[in-house]
Amino acid sequence: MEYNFREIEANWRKKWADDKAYQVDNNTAKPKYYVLDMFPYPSGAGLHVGHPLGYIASDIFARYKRLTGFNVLHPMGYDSFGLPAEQYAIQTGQHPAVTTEKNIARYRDQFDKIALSFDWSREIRTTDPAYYKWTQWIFLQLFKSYYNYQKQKAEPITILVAGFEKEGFVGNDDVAAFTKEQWATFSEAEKSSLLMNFRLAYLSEAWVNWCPAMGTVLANDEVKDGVSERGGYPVERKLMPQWSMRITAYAERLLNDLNTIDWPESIKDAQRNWIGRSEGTSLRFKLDGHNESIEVFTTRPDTVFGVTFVTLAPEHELVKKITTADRKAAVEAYANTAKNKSERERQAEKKVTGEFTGAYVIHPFSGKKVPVWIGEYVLLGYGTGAVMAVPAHDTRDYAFAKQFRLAIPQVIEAPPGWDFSKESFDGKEGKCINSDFLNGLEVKAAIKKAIEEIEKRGIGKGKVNFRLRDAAFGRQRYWGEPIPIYYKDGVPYPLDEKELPLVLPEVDKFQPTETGEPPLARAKNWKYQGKYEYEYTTMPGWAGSSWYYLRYEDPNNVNEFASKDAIKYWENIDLYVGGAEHATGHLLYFRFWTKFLNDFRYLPFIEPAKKLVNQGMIQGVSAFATRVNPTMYQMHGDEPGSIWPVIYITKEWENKIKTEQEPREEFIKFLKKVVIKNNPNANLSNVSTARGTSHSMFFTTHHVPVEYVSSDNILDKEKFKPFASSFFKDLKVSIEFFPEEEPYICTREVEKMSKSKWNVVNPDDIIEQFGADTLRMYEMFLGPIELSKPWSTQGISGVHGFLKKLWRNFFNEKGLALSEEKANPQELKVLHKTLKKVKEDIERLSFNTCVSAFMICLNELNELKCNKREIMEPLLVALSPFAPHITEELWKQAGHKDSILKASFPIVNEAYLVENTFSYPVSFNGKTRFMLELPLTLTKEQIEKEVLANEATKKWLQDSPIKKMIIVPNKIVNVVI
RNA sequence: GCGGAUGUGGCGGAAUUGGUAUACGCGCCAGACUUAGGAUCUGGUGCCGCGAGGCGUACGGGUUCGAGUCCCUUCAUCCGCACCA
Repeated sequence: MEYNFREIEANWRKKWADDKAYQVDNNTAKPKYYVLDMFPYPSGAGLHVGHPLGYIASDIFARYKRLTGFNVLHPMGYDSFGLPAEQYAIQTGQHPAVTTEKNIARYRDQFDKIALSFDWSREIRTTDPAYYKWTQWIFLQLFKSYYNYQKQKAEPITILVAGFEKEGFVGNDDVAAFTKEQWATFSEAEKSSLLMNFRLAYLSEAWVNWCPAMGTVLANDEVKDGVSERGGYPVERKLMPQWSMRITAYAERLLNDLNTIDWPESIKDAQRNWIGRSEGTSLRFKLDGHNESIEVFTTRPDTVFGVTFVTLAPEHELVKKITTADRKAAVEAYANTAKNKSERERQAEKKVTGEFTGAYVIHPFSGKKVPVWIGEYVLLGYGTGAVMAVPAHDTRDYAFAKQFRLAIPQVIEAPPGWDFSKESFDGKEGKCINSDFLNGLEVKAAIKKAIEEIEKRGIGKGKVNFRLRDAAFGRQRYWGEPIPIYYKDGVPYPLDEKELPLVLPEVDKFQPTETGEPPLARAKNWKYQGKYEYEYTTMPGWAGSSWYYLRYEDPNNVNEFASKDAIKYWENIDLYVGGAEHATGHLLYFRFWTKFLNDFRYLPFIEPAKKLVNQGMIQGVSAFATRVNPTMYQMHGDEPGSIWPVIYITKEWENKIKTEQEPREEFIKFLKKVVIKNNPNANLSNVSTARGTSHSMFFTTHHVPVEYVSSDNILDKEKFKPFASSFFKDLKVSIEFFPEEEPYICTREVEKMSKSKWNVVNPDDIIEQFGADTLRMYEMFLGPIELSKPWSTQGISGVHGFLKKLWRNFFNEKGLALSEEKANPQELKVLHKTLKKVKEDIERLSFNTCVSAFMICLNELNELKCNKREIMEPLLVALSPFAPHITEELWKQAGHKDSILKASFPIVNEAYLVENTFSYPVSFNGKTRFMLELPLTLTKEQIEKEVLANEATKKWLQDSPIKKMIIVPNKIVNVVI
């Protein structure tokens, strides 16, 4: 009987679906285990071979856990709100819901083909009103809460309001103090906007990352190098009313609790970095001639005597007020150019720029006048938007001072020989000098002392600052969750919980309105109670994904986002698998929402995922071809109907043509030839390479679909031609190759797999050719899951061969041929050695070594000519998480009525594994002279005796100058002369 | 610049606490069976050397009887953050 994987896999796929084999129940006495994959955005391209890597790994683990007696929650769903479907809708008018539905069907089909053991009865979609009802509900909870910093937890805002009514407010950085009498006189609108300073979900005028090309606001982590992460459009800064989430309130907890979870150090570090806690102090510099003062934040109050100027961010509110008349023009001009620069331009510019405001502040300790400057290097969003500049001990201040020739007095003792005319000394070690009451103190002690002094004088106080910013929450898009807010007289009010979900309305078009309002403004008759405008922005992509793991626990609950019982049973995620690219996005936000829900006791845990594993990316190997652009040469007779030759040229020749005369002439000759070939009436004297001396700009290198290129990089010219022609829609072209007769060699490069790069390998093709079991095992065999690597099918035959061999172990020409003979110790040892290795390796998620272990095992069993039931059956069970179809089939063939899914992972019997001997290396003068095979159980004295009894040793010892042997059981035999 | 990770044959990668480096797979070489094979099976395969032997885990040091593994220096590659005061 042949190993007919196509038939076997199709049969079992159907059987498992019919039996609902993977459905799990919330009510069971079994212990729980929660294995979750990050749910995907269902893109139009479907899955490529890179996607399943994490899914297969988590699936293997889930299956393994089931075999070891756990009730395993292993669900899947779709993060189905998102930009591509919307952009497609803008282009084609097709409703994003339709696109999404279609893509989901495709994903589902692919998931099933790979035999991922998801409980589909728990599937969720973020676009489902029954789901986003609860996303909106959580938004309302956040809106109705504030953060109590004393208690370090969120509380209902009604508590805060009650406090205002009773005692007023003492004031903080953002809100001025007011009395209870004043509070009572505030209008509805005033109260509303005041409370926005406290709510965890709030509306405010904010500088946002505005992307004009997409017509939307982006979060900081959606902007990379000044352009949008998706699409790469330029992003600029803009002040506008904006919904935000006060994630900064949780900064301290998000940081501290990282220590309680088993996540990759790189992710934790990225989050620590992103949160960016720094301890320091605020300090006020009184303005000379004004009542106001400038507040700065510094981590180095020890260097306060080295301050020679103060720098404000160009957008700082005090700038206008303090600038002197003579400096006004220059300062305004500078502030304006700075404001209009995009983030990208600001970053690209390495030049030090700034302007003097004409104003001075009084140094709080020395009483000297210190000039106030503005400079781009100071960011409005961090600290107070103002810095005290200590050029001698801060690189940036140093550069600024050099540029504008400001004094650079030294106040920390630098190492001997330090040249302050070249660079600043930023080190946090050394003694204070020229610093009045700080003189002689070490930096650390000086910081402490300085803060004490600052606080004593009431000019500032010790403070912790975070780099983390509040997260923008509104998007000017259609395809997202509506924000459940309506406006009455311009004041935002929340919907009542009973009115949820606020369903996404239909619109006629998906682009912004002519007046620049979001698409939702197009919705007809979409008004709260028929008269009040709803909020037109929708929630960002991360909203639905910030709590989805909870919904799987109780997916059909209409009364709660999940029942208390379900949450109590399933708790948080035990193993979470997904890409590292979400380090400072999703992985931070879903921790934030978990903590928030915990504050209100909806959850009994403070972190969403105990353990996180990042699977590496599987990259594609792209192929490239270089063509000569038709603009490189002139061709007369280009009247309608003429055919332009588009010439593809190999890298080798491209370089030659650029540098050498002779090849160029040869190329022109060729060019004329193909012109005439395509246009017999062309005037050859008018054909020549044109323009300038540099020809490099006339070459274009572009991706070639990998399926047109052989493994040794040779392009299939005939298949390629229609593809290449498609670049020239309006121009009649003929695709030519130079040199003509030789094979065209493409260049290769490893990149991210993506449709636009034409390097996608579809898992369906692999499954068709080798089967899903082979695909699963091969993807695991490629290497450790967390490693990124280019996809290559080299080696897939080895894994496929293993499965075929396994199949043959069960069958001979006559049919099933399992031996019922009792296994001997040797065979048992092979089995149990493998079981032990596999068990341990699965538990530490080292699946590639598991696959190796199975191969070794089968090789050894074949060497022993063993096909005994007693050995093969446990092996099948252990293998079943990796290759579910073939093991299920063989299990049935071996005579089992029940599915292998119901089996138990075999128990490892260590008794079979006892090693009888240990190799003791005997070393002498640092070199191993020989290995002694000795029983393991020997004591030190016995080993000494054995060593001396051994004939070879004895002989060698006689000739050697050894006087003494040092013996450590199980380790080593040392000899000393 | 800061932070993190990685560096082992022709290739993907093993080596769990320091203990015979290169398991397993691919590729390659030879052979067997075949009309044939992109089927199957057997053997070989780090480098230098005829050989004994020597050299080998990015480079250079160190600790140790013994280092891929621990420590220090340098280099390379990848990832994240980046005027964060």
